[in-house]
Amino acid sequence: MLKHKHNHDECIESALEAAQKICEERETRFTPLRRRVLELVWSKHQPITAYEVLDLLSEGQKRVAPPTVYRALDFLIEEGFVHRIESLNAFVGCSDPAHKHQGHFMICTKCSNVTEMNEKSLHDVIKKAAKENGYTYENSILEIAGVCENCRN
Amino acid sequence: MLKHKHNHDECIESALEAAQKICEERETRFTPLRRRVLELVWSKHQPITAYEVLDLLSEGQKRVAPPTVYRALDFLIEEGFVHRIESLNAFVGCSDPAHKHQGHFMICTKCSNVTEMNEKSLHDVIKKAAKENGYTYENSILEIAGVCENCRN
DNA sequence: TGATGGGTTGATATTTTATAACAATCAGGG
DNA sequence: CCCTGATTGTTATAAAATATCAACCCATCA
Repeated sequence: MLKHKHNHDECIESALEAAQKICEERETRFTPLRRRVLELVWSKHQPITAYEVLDLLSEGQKRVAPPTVYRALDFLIEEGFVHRIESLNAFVGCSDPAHKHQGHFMICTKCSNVTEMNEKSLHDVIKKAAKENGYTYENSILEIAGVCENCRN
Repeated sequence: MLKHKHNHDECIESALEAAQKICEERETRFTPLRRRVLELVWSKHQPITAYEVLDLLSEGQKRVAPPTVYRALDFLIEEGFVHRIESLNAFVGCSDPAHKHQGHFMICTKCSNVTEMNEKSLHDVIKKAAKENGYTYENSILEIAGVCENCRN
């Protein structure tokens, strides 16, 4: 699940390429700004806040304003390239952008690393719970806090 | 699951009494302010924001400052009398304050009503998922958005 | 060609949500 | 009564997000 010491540049690059390709298919616009914001979100393997993205984006140029970042993030979330972690007010790159989905996450309370769980069984259980409570399912957020394998050792 | 047209005053009253009793047992201080804030949280069956509580609390007296409300809410959450809904930045009274637990919620996207799910099976599945991903479980938030039975009709 | 219109980005201001820091007050034990 | 720690009051500020309108880009089409 965790890939240690992977080549992170490669990992970013492939996320950007995937996004590019998906946007071409969907005929949505993967503009330079949106591309850059996605790159910055991926620049950490931890969740990143909108204002951290803003600071990075502003380096070496006139400071950009919050809406610039939020609008780009909205687009990326809409397309499913980025997930928002509600409990942290922060954002992470999606590990499986090809299939639009709600993210379910494990968050390490020591190192802040996030693991996205794309497990159908979990998703099914949640949908079932909704149904049993009389609700028509729309979407869900699941954020589990705990200590990851790495940090326990 | 939904109780329509229940006597809401009664419902508030019993929440307050339960809290009172639990605080006595735990020897924590259920002060007038904390009691009043809990009462206000329960005054809606929908999630209420901190600043809505603040406004209600300020009625007919000198306006209170945000920390007053946030501190009271922190206490109530700590004691398990109130849950925070992350996806709404809002708060709801806990339906089962006797047992400290993490809240799992259904949120109606039409009427904003919230249903707390205290289902052990769901909780177990979530814990299991954490374990399978190599995490030591600490706590979790689950917030399912959908349309409730009432609003579908 | 250049007018038009939708989508995107820029810019300014403001709102909403939450916390830091320190002073005043209160409640209970010695 | 005085001390101590917890609680509440007060002022200021930080952090997160959005509203609004102007400028720009660019594809289309009259």
